[in-house]
Amino acid sequence: MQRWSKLFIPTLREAPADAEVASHRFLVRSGYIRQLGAGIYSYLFLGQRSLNKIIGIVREEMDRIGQEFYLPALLPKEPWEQSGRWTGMGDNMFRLKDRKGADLCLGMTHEEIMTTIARGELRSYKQLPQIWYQIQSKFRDEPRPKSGLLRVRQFTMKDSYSFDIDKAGLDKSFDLHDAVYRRIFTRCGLKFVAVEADSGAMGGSQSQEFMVYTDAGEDLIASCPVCSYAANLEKATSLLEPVAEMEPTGDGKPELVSTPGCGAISDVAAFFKISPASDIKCVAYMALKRRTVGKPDTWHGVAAFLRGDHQVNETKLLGTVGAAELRTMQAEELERYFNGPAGFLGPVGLNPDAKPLEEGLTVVVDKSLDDRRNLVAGANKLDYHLRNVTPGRDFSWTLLAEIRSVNEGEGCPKDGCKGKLVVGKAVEVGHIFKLGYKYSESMGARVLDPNGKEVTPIMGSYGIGIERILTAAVEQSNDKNGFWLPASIAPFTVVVTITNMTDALLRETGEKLAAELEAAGLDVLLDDRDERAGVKFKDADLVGIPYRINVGKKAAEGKVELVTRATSTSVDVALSDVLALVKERVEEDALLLTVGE
RNA sequence: CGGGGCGUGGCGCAGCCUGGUAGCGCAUCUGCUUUGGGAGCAGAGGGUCGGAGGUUCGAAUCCUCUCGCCCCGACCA
Repeated sequence: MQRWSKLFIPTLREAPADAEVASHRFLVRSGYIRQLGAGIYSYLFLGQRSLNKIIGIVREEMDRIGQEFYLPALLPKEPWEQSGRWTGMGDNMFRLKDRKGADLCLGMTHEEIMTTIARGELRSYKQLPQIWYQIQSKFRDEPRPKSGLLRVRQFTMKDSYSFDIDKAGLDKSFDLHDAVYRRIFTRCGLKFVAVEADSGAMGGSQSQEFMVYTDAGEDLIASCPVCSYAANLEKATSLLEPVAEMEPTGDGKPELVSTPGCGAISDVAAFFKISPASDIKCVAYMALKRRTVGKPDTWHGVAAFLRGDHQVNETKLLGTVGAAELRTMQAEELERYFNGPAGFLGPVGLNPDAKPLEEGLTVVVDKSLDDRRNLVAGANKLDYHLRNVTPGRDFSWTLLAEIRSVNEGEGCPKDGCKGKLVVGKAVEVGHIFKLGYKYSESMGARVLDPNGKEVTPIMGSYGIGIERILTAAVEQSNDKNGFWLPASIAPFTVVVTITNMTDALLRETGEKLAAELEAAGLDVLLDDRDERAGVKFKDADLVGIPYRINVGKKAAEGKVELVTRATSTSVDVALSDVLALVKERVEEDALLLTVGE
């Protein structure tokens, strides 16, 4: 049993002024964490205790399907050069040199290291499948650490890697992780949703994120309230309402119209008395093409055309053209590629490259424009637009693809579903995806198949942000007085509050009760501080412990008070019954957090 | 990297514009009282005003440089 009077639990009445999100404020106020630098935090007693419980759950569940390793965080350059990520990771990687001048980095993820081990040791299909995992610190030089523990430069990640002989094996490893992740987040009391995600620069195919809805989150999720569809906005798609077709004017061919000062979509729509959906918007980018070893990276012009009322989704555009980075074009680049100024750019008269990111201009047209006719577009000439512009007839493109972001209220893309999508903010707590052959191929991992033929194992990669589980739990369960955690991840299950330490009866009753609870297997914190009752109540409400037993005035009648933090409700209980009641409550809670075998 | 803001005792802040004894609340320590929702009274300790340089008789305050932190954007397996 732990005694509050002997512990270091530095609670604060006020939060640091720069703490914005609830989890940051409360984790600091409750003495869970202290900041050391931008995106660098120390975990104090309560914080570490809670994180240890989370890690315990993760480990227990992961042991069902995988084997735990412990890998170095200090990594030599070579494996990263072999995979192409020494340059590919860019500035997000912490790099350093040793005394001999050799390049090292701090691990931000461990695909290369696991693959190095696999390459050196795995020889036969008989050794597959393998699932290897680790729970360790990761380092990322984030451009902007923020929101307390939500985006930091050092954090704890459970990451696992699967090696399979074929795609069917990978599917199985993926599904095993999916199931185990659902168990983990459920046991941690998170209200999560699994969404389709972009696989990003990691390469690979199927990709799924586990998200917890909260306004503190940095991701946007589109989901359907009717069916099960949910996707990260980087990936989400939707059904659009048909737009009324416009009648051609004159001979129906593109016609130059003077539109002085109409540089914005809203101006153009007003000028032509049309919906912005019938205006073609152009966003011009320079895209970075990453070359393989030895060759310099190169920038290429990309013109993105879409409906005037839509927004470019840069993640989709990156994936579509196969670029590593995007930036918007400068005025002189607009002149070079379009021979026209911003605000009046259009697709007619351009000469699109046959393949993306070649010498000329890559033209990408959003699918929503494909079947439209008689639209309005910029004329690549100051103060002029064209009308009667029909895609395919009047201009061509390098690629036709979905490059727009979906908006709330658009139709659910699932067949036959009539739902309207809603968009909400969420924080990512886990991510599983199928890597494919990217690392095993580039790093030369090979095994012999049953026919004695050399084959490349196929890989998957699966991550969980340990601190983010805590953060998300705090975000989803807090009020003005503090937060509460489920017993499974709370630093203590119950705090026994002796309301007046000067009263010998209360002291003895509290001590005895705490010892009993402890003996029954509960995680007990005894608040034996020589403080006024009010102080103890305020602290108890703050620090995330789900149950509190007040030992106070009614102790003389053999009664104590059981307070449930989540509901702020209390009941008087006979001293002899309180142990059974607390156990019952905790078991009921735990039942809600179980998943079928 | 672009834009904005802030660095004054452990936390939250005032003072800076208009240069002249470094202040307030909370916290801490001691004593007495108090004891069911962050107590009262009395006393005490604690600050190179982020750092460096400059202007000045004199700088927390004005100027220059620099470091750090936060927010918005960009970015983000």
